[in-house]
Amino acid sequence: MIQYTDLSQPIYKRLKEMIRSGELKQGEKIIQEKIAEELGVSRTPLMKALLALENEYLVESIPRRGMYIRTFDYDDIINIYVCREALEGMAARLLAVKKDKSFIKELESCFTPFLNVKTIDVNAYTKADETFHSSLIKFTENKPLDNIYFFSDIHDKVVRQGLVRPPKETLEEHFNIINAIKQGDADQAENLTRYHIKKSKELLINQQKKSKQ
Amino acid sequence: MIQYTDLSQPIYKRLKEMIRSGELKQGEKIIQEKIAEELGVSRTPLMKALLALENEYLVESIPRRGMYIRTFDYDDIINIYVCREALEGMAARLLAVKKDKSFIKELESCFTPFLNVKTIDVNAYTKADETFHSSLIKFTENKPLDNIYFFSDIHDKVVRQGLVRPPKETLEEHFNIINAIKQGDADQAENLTRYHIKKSKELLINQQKKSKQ
DNA sequence: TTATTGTATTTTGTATACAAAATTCACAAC
DNA sequence: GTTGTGAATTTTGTATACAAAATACAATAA
Repeated sequence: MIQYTDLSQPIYKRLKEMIRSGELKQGEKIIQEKIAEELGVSRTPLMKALLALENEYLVESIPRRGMYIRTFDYDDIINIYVCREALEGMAARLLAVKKDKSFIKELESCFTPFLNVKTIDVNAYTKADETFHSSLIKFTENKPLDNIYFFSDIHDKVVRQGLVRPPKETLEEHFNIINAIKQGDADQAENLTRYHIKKSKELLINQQKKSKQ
Repeated sequence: MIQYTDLSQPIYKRLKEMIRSGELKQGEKIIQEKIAEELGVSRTPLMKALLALENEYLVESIPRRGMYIRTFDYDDIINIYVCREALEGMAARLLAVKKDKSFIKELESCFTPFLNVKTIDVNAYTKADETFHSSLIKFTENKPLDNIYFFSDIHDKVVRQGLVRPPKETLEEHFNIINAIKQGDADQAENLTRYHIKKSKELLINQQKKSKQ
């Protein structure tokens, strides 16, 4: 019984989830036969999925030695955030200069549910935040940008494991970005977005310092 | 006789060269068995190489239908340049704030051979230009940045096919960028780099317009 | 002619077999 | 105790076989 036209796709998704959740630990060696058996598939489609993950920088392959879940260290976190800063900043700029601003409604709708609310549900807010940032990229309609952003995005998720700055702090920042885009102020949109991401980067850096002590 | 520990690597390089040179045409369907036979390998390592190319956005895979060499249209060119603008701009900024500026010599050495020369060899200059831009990224020592830049870089090469702005115009721009980095002026370094790429983008846009007429 | 259906061929996706390399581990030499 | 050697085992990389899907094409009906 055939369920999928391409098995490697669900395998890819499953593995990614396993990496993101920590079910597959950073640095862990992937023994193909073992994982293949666990997932009930052969090594061929598994290899396809692993290749995709390797190209996303989530898996490291050493020829003739094996494939390993990548480990992200302190520098990697900073480096990834620098990329996000450049890419999201550019995305905000592109949206600011767009004539058709119909996407604004959708951006705003991410955060309007949290306005005038006494205690914000952090889980829901985290989700909204993810949606907002990926929408920012999506609405540029720049395929290559979407592609390479996505690339840094998953790394962030692996490292961050849900860690976010307090909504109290970021809610206003988000609306400031949206407003700059709405008003067509490209420089302001880019700068605010960069600042926003820089702040998140700093949170991670501080967190890292704490855990090292 | 085993020559490589991983056949897919030379296959990958060969295919990439074939795409860059136009030996494999844009939009062309890749019949795995045929290419595998041509290269004297089986479909397994070929598939690995194709997967890598797919993840680099050079090959498009439609499940159960086949893999095709991607076509890049007018919008793609612009979009790719927008990404380069963001990434290289950020790279220049990072280099400007670096304490250790020992890399400057290497950046300068790309273009010093063309100073005070009557007629510049365009081929040599194109090579120097490629070296300069990839060095800019390399010296940031930001692995993820390197990775995603590389991603846009190959697309550029496929589309551009060696087309460059006249050295007369860009030589000075290059040195201006280097000087801004040397002086530690991050904003200036980023802005000049962005301007430089924006100009190259415009050349491609104009070229495209001409060829459409 | 143009559609349409059924069949043959091609091509993809997956599993599996097998050789070569890497790893493990026991045991000897120092 | 450490180091080195060499089988036994594991694991990877490649080729290949085969089923399922897609495609091409011929034969038939309208």
